[in-house]
Amino acid sequence: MIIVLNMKRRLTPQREAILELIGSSDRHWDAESIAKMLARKGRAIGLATVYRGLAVLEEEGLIHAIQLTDGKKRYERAGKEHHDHFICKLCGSITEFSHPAEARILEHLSRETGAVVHGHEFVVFGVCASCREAS
Amino acid sequence: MIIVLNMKRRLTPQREAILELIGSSDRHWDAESIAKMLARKGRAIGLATVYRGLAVLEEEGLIHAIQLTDGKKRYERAGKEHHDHFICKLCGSITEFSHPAEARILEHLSRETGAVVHGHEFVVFGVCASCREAS
DNA sequence: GTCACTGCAAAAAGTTTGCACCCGC
DNA sequence: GCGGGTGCAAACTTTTTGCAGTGAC
Repeated sequence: MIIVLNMKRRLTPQREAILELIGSSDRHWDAESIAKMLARKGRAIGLATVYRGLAVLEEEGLIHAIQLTDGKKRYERAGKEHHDHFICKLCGSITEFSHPAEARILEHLSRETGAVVHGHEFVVFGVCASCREAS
Repeated sequence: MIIVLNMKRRLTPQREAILELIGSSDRHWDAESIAKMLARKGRAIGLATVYRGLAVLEEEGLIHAIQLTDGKKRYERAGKEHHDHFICKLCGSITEFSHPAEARILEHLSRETGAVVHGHEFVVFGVCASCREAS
């Protein structure tokens, strides 16, 4: 069940379906997977609408975008505490992690350079434990 | 002047031109900028050849690829000590930085999860000092 | 009735691939 | 002369845009 207040833009049925999908899982969704999954659930939405919906939902802070090392943008539910991503090169799985030292790095950067930091993305790649065992 | 030994693939004049361009600057080049710059220098190379050349040079470890938050891949000269990137949202400038705590984060991740870390990318975005002053 | 939203199809932007030709070894 | 390299054009992938139609308020 989703309750959203104070949106500048409308929460249409399509956008609600997208939000529901992303918000109720811990997956990292790309636009096409969303369109396909909704279609499979009998709730097909035009791909362009998915892209536009994702942009709106992100603007509203209801979902969070990440850019991994492949071309495509992924979206995850907002409201998690900040975290980074580890991607397994073999199975493609995405694991989240975080470390307190990260905040200190950003503070240090800001203090040294005078820049204002708005956001960051820390993507680590390698081979996950289960793929390592399997090989 | 470039001296390269022990390449598995050939260092053709085209590849040498690309390597020379990237290797002699501290810029972060995308494929099209390379093609345009070489053309401007009277050394035009087909865009597909640039892409293929970049892939070969990266395989050989002669250049280093980074994926920022926009779609395109950038390349920088190899052999620098490891560093991360700060991108100014306003002027698009890319600044390099590094912090010793980063290594500790990766060690910690590896120890906790059992994953093998091959690489990582830490991209920070915000507004750089000079854009901040200018506005 | 207006204005935002949708869906389709077309266009962009970045990258890859197919193919004929060419060149170095 | 073989295998790798080049250049062009065509294909592909992800994302954006134009536009006519639709529906909410």
